[in-house]
Amino acid sequence: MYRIDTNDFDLDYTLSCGQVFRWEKDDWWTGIVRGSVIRAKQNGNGLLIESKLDKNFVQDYFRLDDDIERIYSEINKDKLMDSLIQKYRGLRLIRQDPWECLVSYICSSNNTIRNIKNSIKRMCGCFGEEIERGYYSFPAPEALAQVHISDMAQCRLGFRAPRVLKVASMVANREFDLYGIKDMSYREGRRELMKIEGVGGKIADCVLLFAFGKLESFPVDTHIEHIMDSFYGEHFKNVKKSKKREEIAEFARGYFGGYCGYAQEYLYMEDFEVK
DNA sequence: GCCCAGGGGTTAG
DNA sequence: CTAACCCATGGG
Repeated sequence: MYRIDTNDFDLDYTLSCGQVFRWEKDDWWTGIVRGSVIRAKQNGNGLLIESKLDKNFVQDYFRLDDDIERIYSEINKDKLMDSLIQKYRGLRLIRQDPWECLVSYICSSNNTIRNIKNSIKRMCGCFGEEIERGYYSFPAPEALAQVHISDMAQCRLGFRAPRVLKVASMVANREFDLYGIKDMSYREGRRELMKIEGVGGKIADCVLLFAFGKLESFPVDTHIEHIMDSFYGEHFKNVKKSKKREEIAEFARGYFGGYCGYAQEYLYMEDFEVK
């Protein structure tokens, strides 16, 4: 076990805001990251970690090197964001593994967080490797590429199952260079990700933000559309329904600036908690 | 039985 | 071009 000194970090907000799907809270938080079990607990400014993952990796995973005060001052454009920064201070984005993030968000379409978590857990139990008693790694592309569609039924993914198998084959066969996206701009990466079946603008934005650290990404789902409508609705009142989410994202990028991805997560948390 | 969920693909107008 | 509908599953 080791300890990381933090400031402006809140483990509970960071892990419960809906960006990650494989962490569970008991007395400690327990997650599976990079094929390792990791346990985490916050103690004031101390972040206690029990894991084979080293300190540098964990700091990077929780983005503890982000200059969060500067990010706050950049996105703090009005009373609403000011209050959300106070309320959820310490909520950090997480640097997720691209493959796990991509598959997880393909599973998220028209789904609830609870169902997404359950499906991913089943998928890991069926096709991942047991790394500790009862804990399974996220299945690699090569593993999922060999799975037959009929064996996916037990994961209860519904219409998303064939999309997961298809992208697994594409990544395993190097037909799609997922890891090359980290060297692309936000726009290029978005165009590339949207070539994948089951990945539209919103899911591409989630992968770009949560896995590739493109902080100018602003994913607009039903919750973000709702809260943006209620606070900034006059800016896109007359926009066509089919273009609305894109327009909201463009507005947010201009309004909150290059760190709008952080703003998005605070807005999401608010709509998520109010619900 | 209805509507909705961290949407996206397809079709009909 | 746009809106409407469909997708499979679980819960309110």
